[in-house]
Amino acid sequence: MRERQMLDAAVRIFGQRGYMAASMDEIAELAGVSKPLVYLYLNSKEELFTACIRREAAALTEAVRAGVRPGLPADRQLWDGLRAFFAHTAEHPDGWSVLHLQARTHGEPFAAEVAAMRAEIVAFVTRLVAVAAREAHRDPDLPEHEVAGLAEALVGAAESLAAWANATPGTTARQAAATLMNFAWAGLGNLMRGEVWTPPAEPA
Amino acid sequence: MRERQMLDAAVRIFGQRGYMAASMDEIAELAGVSKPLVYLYLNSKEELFTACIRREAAALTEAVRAGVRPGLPADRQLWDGLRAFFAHTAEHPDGWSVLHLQARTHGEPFAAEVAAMRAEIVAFVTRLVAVAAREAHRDPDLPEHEVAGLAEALVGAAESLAAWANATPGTTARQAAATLMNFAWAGLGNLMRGEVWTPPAEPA
Amino acid sequence: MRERQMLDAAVRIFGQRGYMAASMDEIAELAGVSKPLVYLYLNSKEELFTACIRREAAALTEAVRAGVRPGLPADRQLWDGLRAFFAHTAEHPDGWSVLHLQARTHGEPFAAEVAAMRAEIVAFVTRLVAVAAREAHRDPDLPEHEVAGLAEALVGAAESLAAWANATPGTTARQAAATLMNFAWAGLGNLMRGEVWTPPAEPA
Amino acid sequence: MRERQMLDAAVRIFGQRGYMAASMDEIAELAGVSKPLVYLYLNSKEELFTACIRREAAALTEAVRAGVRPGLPADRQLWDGLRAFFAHTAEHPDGWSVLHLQARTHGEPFAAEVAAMRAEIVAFVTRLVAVAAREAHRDPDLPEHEVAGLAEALVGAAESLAAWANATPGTTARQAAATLMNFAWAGLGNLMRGEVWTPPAEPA
DNA sequence: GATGAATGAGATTTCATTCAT
DNA sequence: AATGAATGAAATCTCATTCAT
Repeated sequence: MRERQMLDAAVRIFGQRGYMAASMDEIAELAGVSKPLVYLYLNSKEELFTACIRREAAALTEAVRAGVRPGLPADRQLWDGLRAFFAHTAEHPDGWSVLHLQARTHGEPFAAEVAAMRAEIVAFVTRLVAVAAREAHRDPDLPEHEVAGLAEALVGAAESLAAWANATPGTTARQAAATLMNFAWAGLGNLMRGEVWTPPAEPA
Repeated sequence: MRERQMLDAAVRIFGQRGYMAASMDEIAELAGVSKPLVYLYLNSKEELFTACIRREAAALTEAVRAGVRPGLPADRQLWDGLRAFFAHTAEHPDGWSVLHLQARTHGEPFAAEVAAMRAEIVAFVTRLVAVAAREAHRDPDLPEHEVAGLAEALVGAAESLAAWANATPGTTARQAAATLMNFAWAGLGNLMRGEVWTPPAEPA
Repeated sequence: MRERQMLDAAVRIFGQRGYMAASMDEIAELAGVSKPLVYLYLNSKEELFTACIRREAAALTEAVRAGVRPGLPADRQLWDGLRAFFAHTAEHPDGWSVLHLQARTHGEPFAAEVAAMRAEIVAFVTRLVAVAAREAHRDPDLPEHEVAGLAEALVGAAESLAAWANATPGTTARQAAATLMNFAWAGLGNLMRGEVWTPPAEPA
Repeated sequence: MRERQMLDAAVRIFGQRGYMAASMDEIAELAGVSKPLVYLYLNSKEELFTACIRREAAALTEAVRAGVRPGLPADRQLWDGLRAFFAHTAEHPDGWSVLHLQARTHGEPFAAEVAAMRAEIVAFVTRLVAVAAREAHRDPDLPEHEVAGLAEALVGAAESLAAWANATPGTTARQAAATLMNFAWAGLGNLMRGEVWTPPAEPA
């Protein structure tokens, strides 16, 4: 319906121009409706932006969830999730821009929306790591702070690769996922076996 | 000199408000000069922002370069580089915000500046990977595209960790670097030894 | 009927918000009908406001007329009229606001409507003064211009007292009327007896 | 200087159109300056209107004060004050419209400004009544509430006559003042002598 | 007879940018 | 070398008003 068109247009404009540089005029024009109509459905620029963030966040988490089957082994779940993630971000670059770039550069109301989505994904990854540790018959005595950092790094690497894959023609979601799996899973495996990299002693 | 003060003020305002929300009035006031003077030295808001990006990019790459001693082993070089990177971003949060958040959310002119800096860092990491392969007495037959993806993932993970470390009080640059080394170096090591993670066969 | 509800709502909104700040949306909502219906019955905001003015003006003059019995002495007629006036304005503050405040603050079309009502009241007062003169067995040789001014002053004082009584809790219509009668009638009586206040000579 | 021109234009537009119907565009154009300049000097439409009210209120009270010499008898002081009042309002019809009509039809911020000015004038009139009572060798046992109503009625009559005199060509300030003096002073005199008008008994 | 849906026009306000000095 | 004073252009948002049904 009409609201759908407006959100589509808004995601496109917000994703390409950024929140502040986007003008309601341009969004209304791209949606093929008049400006007052945009204000009738979504009440202000802020609420319109928030609606975009919510819709795109829901679409992304739904896509990842739909790509993963809970019964499979942890590495397979991670692989499936990553492929779904890269496929979705490749198919919705403007939505991804809204979530990854635009929403984070403006104050609390918006950043909080994205933070919620991110927290969900980080929690998912963290669960997978725990499962992997159990599967490797190793009691997971990695310190919690370390696990949080690892999950953060893994998610950050994925986010970064998504942008890179989008910008590098000829890169498929499958390739991006394979690259990250090789990079991450092996490293995690080493950690599980206790093969840690030891930093050199600090000079006095 | 005068220009220095203006750029300092601009980086602070741009880093905190974002490009569009920053006003030239505010920048001039914070710099303690009049607005026409800002226009005399730096000709427009766009050029001022570009100058900020260039200066902060140069400062960051210089900080990383200064932290690394070329003669040492590859893992030690990566460790030192990461520590320098995390230390610099922690000490210059506004500059890092300009580079990592603000510059990328607006069209080509600015994103390209950051991309150039990023390419430099990715090239540095790529060289280190090559050196590591040589040190491991293994001819590096990893496909070039794979290497690029790995470097991208590593840099992305570092960027993500930098923001995370900045936002998480009590996290030192040393800890962030150690987390990432454990995560990344071990994975790379596995790759060097040919232990790759194999994706499942695609269904027809 | 439907039109009655709309006018009730309009008088309330116009009286409280003023002509320009009142929105047709709000009026339609308060009337419990849809906006196009308002436009069907009353054709535009201007006509709606004019209709409000006419209705409230008619109601006010009718209230005053109904309060006065023509056969009685002039002072009694004035007293009765004033009580009716103060009672009506106290019971219909929004209508009085429309007439006294809102209608006069916008250009000719509206001010003229109120002027007509005012002229009627001034004429009534003028007739009473003439009757009083006759009753006092004095041929009324007060110049016509003077009489007009006196009536104007009396009506203005009444209007002002109405607003004051509305804003001062505990002031009844009876008290307001008594205050004004004391103030005005005595002065008029003096005038009738030829006891005029003589202005000092103008310097050359 | 520039601010003066802007206020002149604003008083003219506000006085003729009313607060809401006046547009900043029109004011700026009449002042011969650009709209942003108006916002530079006076910060918003509200502040501009408030500045107009303050200026016109100060000018009016100053004109009245300058017209009255404190040493003279009370009736002479009232006569002089009224003449100054009618002369000033006749010479500044837009300013008078701003004070008497426009400022009162919009919420507290503006009405309060005018109320302060009015209170000053009412206090002045009240003092004169007290002096007159002393001069008439009568201890002023008029109840306080009665005095307040009388002052209110007198001021209201004056305000109303000002509008009437403005709208009736050929009416001088001197004539308006004489009319009001005859009307008011004689009535007050009667009151002083204890000749009150007695309202008829209320029916049960 | 009645309305949900829609819009053209215009409101206040801000900002990057430039003269005249 | 430096600035106080000024503006064109555009932003968000509101409102009286009208079709299509």
